[in-house]
Amino acid sequence: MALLPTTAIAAIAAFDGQEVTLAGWVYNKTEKGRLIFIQLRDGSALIQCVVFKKNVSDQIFAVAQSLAQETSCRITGTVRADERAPSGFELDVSDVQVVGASSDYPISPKEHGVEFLMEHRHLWIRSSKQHALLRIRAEVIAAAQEWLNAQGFIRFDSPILTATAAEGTSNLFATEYFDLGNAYLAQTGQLYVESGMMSFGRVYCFGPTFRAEKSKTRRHLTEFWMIEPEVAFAEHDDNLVLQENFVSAIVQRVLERRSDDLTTLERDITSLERIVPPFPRISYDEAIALIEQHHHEIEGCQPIPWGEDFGAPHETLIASKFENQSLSSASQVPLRPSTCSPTHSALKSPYAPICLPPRATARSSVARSASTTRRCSNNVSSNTGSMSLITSGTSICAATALFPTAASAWASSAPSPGSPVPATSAKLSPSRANSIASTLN
RNA sequence: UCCUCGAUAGCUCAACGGUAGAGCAUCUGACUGUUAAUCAGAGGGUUCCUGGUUCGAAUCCAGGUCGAGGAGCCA
Repeated sequence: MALLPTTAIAAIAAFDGQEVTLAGWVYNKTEKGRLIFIQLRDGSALIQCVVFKKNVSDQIFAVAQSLAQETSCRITGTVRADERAPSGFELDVSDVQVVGASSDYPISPKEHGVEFLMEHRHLWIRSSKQHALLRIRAEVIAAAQEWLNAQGFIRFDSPILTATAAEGTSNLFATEYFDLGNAYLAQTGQLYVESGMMSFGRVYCFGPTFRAEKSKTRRHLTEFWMIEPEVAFAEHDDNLVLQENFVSAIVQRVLERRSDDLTTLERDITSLERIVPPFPRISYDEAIALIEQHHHEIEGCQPIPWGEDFGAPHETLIASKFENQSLSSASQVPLRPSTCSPTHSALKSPYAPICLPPRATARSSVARSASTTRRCSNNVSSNTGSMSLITSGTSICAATALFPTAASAWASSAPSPGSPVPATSAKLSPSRANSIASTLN
């Protein structure tokens, strides 16, 4: 027995020859004299509903004629396989009932600019490409969690409101916390997860994260969702193996289960199919040498002295040298002092960006021992491996970098129906996401 | 914060010193196989704002507002 009273269009093939009642929204309508074609959308799929004037009463035909784009309605008819129907099946309509009328729907089937669409984001997500993006995003999230669960990790949620900045380097959103002073929207769950790791061995947190920085790059966002695994007794190389398998598992699962959506997005999947472990790895020294030799190939890419950090063009360059392989991982990079123990030289803490060709990069991996034990007031002398995978609707990092137009689904916050959300200067716009998508294709 | 680009009909754009235009959308009519239908007709404008140059400004100049792309910051 069905859990829900309506028949999902996606399951329509099982009802061939039967009469069903579908509930959904009018995606498009074409009239042709005594014949009306209605594309009905219920969120699961589209189906073509055909209204023949001779098969219905004048009143029902008039109702069908009156349907506007995005009118919500119930349509009853007989399911029929037909090669002329876009999905292979169509509904021979016997009854149409309007549930909620629609008028002046702003998004026509024709082209629109990004700015306009962003102002109607709550309606934009009804369109096919946005559907594909959000389905892929959901698949990435599910794949990430299920893979970690299967490896023995336990999800360990961390607070959203925190007392202080975790790493002291980012601006945070402050809010009054009762009469106890300021609290801040979470920057990271890292400190809590490190404690959890000492308790469970393998843990991860996954939740919204906030940075009050008006950044305007493809890797910096006001808010995003981040998954942060921590594992005890893992060395740097163990961590890299974990990351490579993690990212690959997510990519391969999306390829397997969401190929239709990737097709909708016109995504070239050949670069995704190559993402399988093990990834090529180069050392920091090799990366510096590579940049020294090839920096002129990318505009704005200058050689950097040993010990300095990579910029965006450097990572782009490094990744481009491994284009025929899945990923490259520059390991043993002596950087990121802010995340390393003050008792350690910053130049001894390994750090490994995963460079996804040709442009994206996933941040990851600061192994630290002294800092962790000190913070946790615990004498376990373990190395820990950590990595961050950002699965934001707006992020293009890590897995979503592989499906970059997923970034355009949400800009920064969920809109309330009927009230367009003001754009913020720090969001990742769909056009930017799409431009990233085009460069990745 | 810095650099670059942009703002004209509901939407996407053209006109680049001389009458404000097209396609789509909307409305009216025709059509039994459309699927971004097609055909015929109609309505639709504070050319972002303020000031300047000019006989004349959507167009050129200055300032401002808003938006987009890039850099840095980082995850």
